[in-house]
Amino acid sequence: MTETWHEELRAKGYRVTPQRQLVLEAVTALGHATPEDICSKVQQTARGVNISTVYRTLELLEELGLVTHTHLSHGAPTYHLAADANHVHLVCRGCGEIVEAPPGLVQGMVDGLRDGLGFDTDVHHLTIFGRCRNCR
Amino acid sequence: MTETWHEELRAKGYRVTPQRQLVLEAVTALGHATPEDICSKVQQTARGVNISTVYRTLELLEELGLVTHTHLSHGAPTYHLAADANHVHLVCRGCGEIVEAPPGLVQGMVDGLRDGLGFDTDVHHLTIFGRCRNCR
DNA sequence: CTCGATGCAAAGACTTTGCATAGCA
DNA sequence: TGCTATGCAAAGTCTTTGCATCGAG
Repeated sequence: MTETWHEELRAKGYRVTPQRQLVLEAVTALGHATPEDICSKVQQTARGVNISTVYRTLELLEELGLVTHTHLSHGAPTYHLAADANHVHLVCRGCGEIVEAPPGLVQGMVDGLRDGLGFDTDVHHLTIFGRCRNCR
Repeated sequence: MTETWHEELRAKGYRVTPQRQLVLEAVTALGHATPEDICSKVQQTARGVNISTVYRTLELLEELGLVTHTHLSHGAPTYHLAADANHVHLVCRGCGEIVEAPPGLVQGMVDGLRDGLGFDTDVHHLTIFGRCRNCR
């Protein structure tokens, strides 16, 4: 397959490195993953890849619009592919489970915020805390 | 005025201390404030109050249901009175401003999540990122 | 070859914890 | 007086940064 992001990297003066490819692959494979998760995954293939490289790479990939992050808990953020971002995260305070809800469920709210306040919601970054069916 | 939370503290075996009163006053006065903000404010009245006391006190006040916190940005959380929590936070990625929206604007979404997925939303902790009218 | 990327270690931001002492009840 | 709360310092977690070296182009 044609790796169009390779072109984009080079066009901006950045370089295509094994580490960058591995980080993107890890994000793709893991779904919602913390930098640490991603680092572990990458190290299964290439030992010695440093956590600081993972941080730097995630920042870069986010700048390119390939990945986004969300804060699903108190601690570390989780990263996922921007292409997979068409959903809203529901985090259960009871069991900690993360459910992905279709964006249609929040469309009414998004419309209301736009029409009422002129506020343009970033749905990709929306995380909703509460209690799931089983933990109510 | 009658400080009903003093009774509640004592009933649970906790004590009423100047630090605890000052922290609650600071949260009341400041609105959306980080632990550090709160500590600074408290220290204007009582020098020597330690940041760790502020953390411990905020945890306690949260347990009592007097304050809540939200993550409005990458870094530190912000605390505010639970009594004032009847709103949703809109954070603008452009100018960083925090707007409070009436909860009515999200009621449709909350209902949809409950009816559709059995998910009970914690509206107090809901933070919505996006772009405000001026930064679109 | 050149200049951006990496690994490593150290520093930073934010928060928690251990312990002796202070002070509320 | 007894036991909780505090201050202080140290440790912990997550993230960023400085710098010498590596390696993509």
